[in-house]
Amino acid sequence: MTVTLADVAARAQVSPATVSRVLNGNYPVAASTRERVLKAVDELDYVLNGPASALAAATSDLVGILVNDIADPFFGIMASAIQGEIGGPGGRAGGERLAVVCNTGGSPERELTYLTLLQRQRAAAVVLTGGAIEDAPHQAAMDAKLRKLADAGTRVVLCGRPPAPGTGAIALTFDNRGGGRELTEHLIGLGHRRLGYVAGPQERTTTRHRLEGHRAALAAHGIEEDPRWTVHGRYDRRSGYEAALELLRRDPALTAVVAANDSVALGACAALRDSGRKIPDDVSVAGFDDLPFSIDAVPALTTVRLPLTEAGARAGRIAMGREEPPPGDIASVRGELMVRGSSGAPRG
Amino acid sequence: MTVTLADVAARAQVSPATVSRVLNGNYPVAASTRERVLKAVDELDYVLNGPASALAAATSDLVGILVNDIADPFFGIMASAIQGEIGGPGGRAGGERLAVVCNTGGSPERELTYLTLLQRQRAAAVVLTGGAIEDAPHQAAMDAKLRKLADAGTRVVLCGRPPAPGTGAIALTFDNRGGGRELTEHLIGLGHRRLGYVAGPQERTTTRHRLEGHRAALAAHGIEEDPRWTVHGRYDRRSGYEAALELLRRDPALTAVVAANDSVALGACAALRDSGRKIPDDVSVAGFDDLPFSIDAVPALTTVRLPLTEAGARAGRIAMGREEPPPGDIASVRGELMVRGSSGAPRG
DNA sequence: AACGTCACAGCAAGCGCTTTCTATGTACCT
DNA sequence: AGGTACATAGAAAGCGCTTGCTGTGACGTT
Repeated sequence: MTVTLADVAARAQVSPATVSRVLNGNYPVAASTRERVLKAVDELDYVLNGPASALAAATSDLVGILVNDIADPFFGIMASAIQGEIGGPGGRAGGERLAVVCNTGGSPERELTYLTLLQRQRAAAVVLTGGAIEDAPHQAAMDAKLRKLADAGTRVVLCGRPPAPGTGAIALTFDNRGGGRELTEHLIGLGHRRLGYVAGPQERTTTRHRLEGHRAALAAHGIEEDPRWTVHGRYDRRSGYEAALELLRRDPALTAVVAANDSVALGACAALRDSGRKIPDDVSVAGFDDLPFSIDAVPALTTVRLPLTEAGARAGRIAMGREEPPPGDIASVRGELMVRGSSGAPRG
Repeated sequence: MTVTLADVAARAQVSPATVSRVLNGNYPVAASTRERVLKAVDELDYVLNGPASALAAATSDLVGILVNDIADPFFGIMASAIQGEIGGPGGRAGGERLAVVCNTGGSPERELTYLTLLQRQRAAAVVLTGGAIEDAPHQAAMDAKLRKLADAGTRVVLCGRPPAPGTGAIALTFDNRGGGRELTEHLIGLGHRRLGYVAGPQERTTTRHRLEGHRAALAAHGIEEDPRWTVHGRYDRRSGYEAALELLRRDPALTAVVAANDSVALGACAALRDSGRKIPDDVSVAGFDDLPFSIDAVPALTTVRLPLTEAGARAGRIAMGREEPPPGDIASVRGELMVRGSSGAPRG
């Protein structure tokens, strides 16, 4: 039924071993033989059996990319950059690797199960992107899994995710704390003293770090924070809309709203507009990430640009062993404050 | 080194066959035996060898999702919906399948190579999303590949992609033509007579269909189209910005700009603003897709909503064999016109 | 009491490939 | 010429799992 290596071998009048060597190309094969084999492959329309090959060679060409939410461009952009370096088919990398992105949806179980699935497939490398979940048991389970993967020879890279010490994983971490602080300091510098914060989901490291940066800025400037000024929600527009409304309800005198990310910020903008406030005249708004659409908001969003593409590409290269891991296997990637129209001095 | 089935068998004092059957669970195994095996699996921390299993069983649990650009939310949203139904780990589906998304970047070669890679892995199903490339040789190659996949037992589903007759693929197609026509008719109804069109890449079916719809509307209303009114570009914001500028240069009297999709429309909006035009007072703008950010544009974007999530979910279910394919294996999915602030009557 | 029937469990033969080791020319030295 | 070295090709032993077929007791039947 299906064409096998042996069929090709028969047709080319060589042994299966030779065909295998031609296909893998790391063993001397005479040019004439190679050609004959290639011709047979072509004529028979032969397709290598991946599982069989992976089994025999004890390695596979699968590279997994775990993302929290594939519908979010934040992850889409990173995944795209990573995949671009993995080579995938057509990439500049020589070996053809199947870079696959797995969508965990932010669920701890799925995260773990995907890792197991990749472990099963004997993946060549795994890249985990975005914030981690802060739950001790889950984190322990993840670390154990990562360690096992690393031990089994799978290269593990964390991109935009906090380091996982002792697991053998290489981390490219975003400086969310620093970015958050810089952003809020910008607002404070403009004169704001009553700042609302629309945070992401409680249990995410990203959420906590950005919030900590924000609070550090407040503290550094002697601003006492009112607990009512923080609302947690999801990392999406809808959540930002609702949270901003809630913030306004709690303290109508806020002059600035800092959001956990750009999508949330856009939702907040909509809420402010719908409640009759002008941006930035009445209320300033700031986001985080600087996704492509942020510049198109009206007014354009003040935010912190994260080099998603660069970081992703680097993570991809490291995963492929084409770039040296950073010293200590940990690197911190900084964001850049982008001051735009959505932030201004408070009225008065 | 690594734990194998045999190790588990030894530990549980049963034969490897029994362990396999416990793990696959479709063969009677006494409860006590099963428990013993499961215990051994747990104690040994055994992980099934995917390739070996796939080889022996001649099937795998891999499901491929091909997208043109993973950084584009259009694809991210669909991929997310598809993956949600595939089950992936934790999905409601019983069997755990590894749903992986492959980013072709719109390149014909990568598209084909990914398909080969998936064929190699003996994928259980493949879902191709978004517009196809209109190049006869490539299309022939794709069709041949799809047919081969289908013949090998891989279920092939097209989501938001034109049918591929004779390949055995099941198609859920977006009615781009109808949507494009409806959109332009709306603009014409408002009184516009000079409409620019920022099209996508020439060779995409999506591009052509939307443009055809647009032209059909013009023709139906006796508007003769000026060839200068159409500019082709990529499906991104930047391209929309440049194309809109070009359109204005060619005909400063345009009263409306229709874009190939929402990102392009946003870019066009920026260009219009930057050139001192008010939307919709001076120029109306319309997009396509209704991605989440479109409602946040100021003014909110008039566009055609495509049910990406619903279509993706359906495609996913069909791929998993959990939903009947549509009659004739082809279904057309309609878009819905969303009239919002970016379109209005031309200045009279 | 003898004999089908079942419910389980094990045997063993692969699945299609990779790779080590070995065999065979051929070329090159001295 | 004899011998060593090198370049190639083949034989064969698995890689770790699945599954058809074959036992083997326990049970129910007549």
